[in-house]
Amino acid sequence: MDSFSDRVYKATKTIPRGYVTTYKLLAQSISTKAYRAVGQSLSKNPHPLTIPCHRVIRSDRRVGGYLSKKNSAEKLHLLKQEGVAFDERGRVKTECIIRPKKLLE
DNA sequence: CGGTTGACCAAGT
DNA sequence: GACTTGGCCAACC
Repeated sequence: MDSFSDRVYKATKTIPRGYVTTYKLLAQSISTKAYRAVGQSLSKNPHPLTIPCHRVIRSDRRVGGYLSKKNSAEKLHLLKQEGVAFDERGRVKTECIIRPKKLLE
C-alpha cells in the first residue's frame, strides 16, 4: 500500500539510531507539505513497535508529543537511551537532527 | 461534500 | 522570551 501514511512510516524507519528528524523534514522527504497530517498519521500509529516515532520531533527542536500530547516524557527518555543529546530546556541538539532520505517512486 | 481536529509551522504582536 | 493568528493538508464525523 502506498498511501500517505505508509510513506510516513517508511521514511520514519530510515532514521538511524541516535538521530532524529523533524515533522517538516519528514514531510519534505515524502514530497508533501502536510506536516500536520504526518503527525496525525503517527498518532494513529498502526505499527507501534515497528515504527520509531520517538525519533520524530518538531522543527523548533522541541520533542513535541508522543502517544498524545501528554506523554512527551517517555519520548524524551527513549531518545536519551538512543544517545540523542538535549540541552537543559529539553531541546534536541541540532547536530542530532538529520534529513531522511527521499523516497523516490 | 463541508466542518472540525491535530504528535505542526511561520510570522506577527 | 511568550502568546496569538492564519495557514497548511490529511483523516474523521
